[in-house]
Amino acid sequence: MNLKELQTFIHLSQSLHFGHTGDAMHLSASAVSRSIMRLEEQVGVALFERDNRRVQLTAAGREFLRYAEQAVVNWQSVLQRLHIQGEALQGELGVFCSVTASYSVLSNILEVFRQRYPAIELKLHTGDQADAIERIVEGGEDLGITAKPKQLSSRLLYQELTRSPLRLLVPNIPCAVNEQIAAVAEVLSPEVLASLPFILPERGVARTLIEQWFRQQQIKPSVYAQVSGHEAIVSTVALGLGIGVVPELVLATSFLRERVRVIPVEPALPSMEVGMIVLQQRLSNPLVKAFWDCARSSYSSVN
Amino acid sequence: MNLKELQTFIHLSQSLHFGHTGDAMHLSASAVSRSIMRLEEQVGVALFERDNRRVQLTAAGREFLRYAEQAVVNWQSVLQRLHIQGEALQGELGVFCSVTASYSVLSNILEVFRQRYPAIELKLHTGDQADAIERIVEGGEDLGITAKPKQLSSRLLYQELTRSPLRLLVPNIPCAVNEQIAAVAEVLSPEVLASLPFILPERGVARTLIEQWFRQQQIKPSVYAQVSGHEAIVSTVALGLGIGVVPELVLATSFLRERVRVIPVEPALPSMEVGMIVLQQRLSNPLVKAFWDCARSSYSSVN
DNA sequence: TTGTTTGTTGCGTAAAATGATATATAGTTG
DNA sequence: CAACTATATATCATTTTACGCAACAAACAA
Repeated sequence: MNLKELQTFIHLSQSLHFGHTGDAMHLSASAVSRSIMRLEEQVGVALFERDNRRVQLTAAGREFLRYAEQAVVNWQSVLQRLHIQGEALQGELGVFCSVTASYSVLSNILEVFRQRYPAIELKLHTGDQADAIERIVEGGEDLGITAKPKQLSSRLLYQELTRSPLRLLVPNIPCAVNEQIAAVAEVLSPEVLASLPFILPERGVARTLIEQWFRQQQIKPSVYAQVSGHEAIVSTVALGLGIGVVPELVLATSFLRERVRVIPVEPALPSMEVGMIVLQQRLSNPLVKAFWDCARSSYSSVN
Repeated sequence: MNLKELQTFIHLSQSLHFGHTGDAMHLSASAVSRSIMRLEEQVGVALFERDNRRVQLTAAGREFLRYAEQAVVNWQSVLQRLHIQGEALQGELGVFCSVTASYSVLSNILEVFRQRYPAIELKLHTGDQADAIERIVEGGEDLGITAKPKQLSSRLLYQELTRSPLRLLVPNIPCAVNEQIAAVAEVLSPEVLASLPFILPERGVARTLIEQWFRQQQIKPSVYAQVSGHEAIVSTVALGLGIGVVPELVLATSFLRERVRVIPVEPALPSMEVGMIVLQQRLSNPLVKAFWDCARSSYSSVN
């Protein structure tokens, strides 16, 4: 029995949906399935009744849920007590976060961090990805959450948190662009792409990745517009002005996600790696270390 | 965080000795060390102060100990509740156990089993290993705990629980045998062995293993006596009548272990695999299944 | 029927845990 | 003070476990 399994179980008992729980726990659906099966074998009784259509707690599952919730609370509370005993961490922490990452990644981290270190005041600054490194090395920021840069100074430490595949967006309304697309097959080939008006990020890692991909397909896109910020790309595409590329996690939280469509391309677009960056020496600061560990644990196994 | 780590921590906090805790948890000392280091990293504070000589709980460790003990109790109690909900298992269970295995293996299992299923009455029969299979297939026994047989009917299921290396014993008193040994090097070669009077088990798996080993070394031992039961071998050796071979776990619990010495041999003697045997169809009986699972969990990770 | 959703299974791979052995160091003994 | 013992930890190779992907199966929907 371990904590992650319990948390997975708790989430599933609320969502009653293996896929959703998998997303929330950064696991695949099959991993969730096996995690629950492990638990059931360990306790020796079925916790869920499930067929391919319905997921439901058994009586034993409800009993076990009470236990699991208590167990998680107990663990968190002992962590808090141990940390308080050492020293109630307090102070100020400057975190730079690209707008892109702030929605999903940062909120995930903060949920745990705020609870564990309520006395640490977070000074959050959002801005363009492309500025992140500079702000950390020269500006006063302690940590950065942003896409993985191509090259990394040896004084900087990078820790991947998650990946988000780039997605090709087209407008969801009748417009010139859509007519062009409708005329061809479902999966767009590089040749077709080259003929469509592209909306690209002005600069930053996403821009670099896209250009790389274009070069590999040996196409020269016709750039209709270069905009700053991923959200702006979504809105420009939604207006029907062209097609664009953004990381999936931007799309997932965008208000306009119903106004655009994702089109598969062959070969697939690369993924953006999102993680934390810190000046190595800064990790000696306990506040910085606390955030670092906390963020890492939110995205890998252990709590 | 997982249960086995907590149990290891709890044991270490009492024993204050990595090696002993390792033995108790069926782990190596280094595994215990790393288990504790993992825990410490997860909670973020040192739980033990230790150098190569002293192991001591820190203040945080004492706090964590309270948590850990409660967590284990909670887990066991939820298991009990879940099982009770299903049905309070009760009835009679016939277990055949070789004398050899009864000391360490069976007592390990029973410690957990008696607590979890207090209403199951255990009819325990001990006897010679060599009889185990027959007693299970034809006699009324439900389960057997004994050395792994060379061949296994397909209707039988075997589950290994632990291994115990065979040890070469010599008397610990001045006697003819000892004089012969003292004359040669510390590690006995096959040639020297062939000249010494051997005390062997009459039959059973240990006998087979020893004979196999002799054949591989191409020596023909001079058999001084064939006795029934491993404990009898220890006592015969202790009397100075010859040298013998028994599994280590027999030695560990023998009253005469101070009266004999273990001598290393080259190449090393094989290990006896000790496990459970059951008729496959009998596992449908919930009592039998309960014992089976319980025993398996006592010897592998999860509780 | 055909298509979609969704839990499970098989399989190859990646990560984690383990044991054996080596190493370092503190205490003990002669 | 040197030799020796005891013991926690580091290193390395191996084994075990967990995971994601893709294929599958079953249940519903159109």
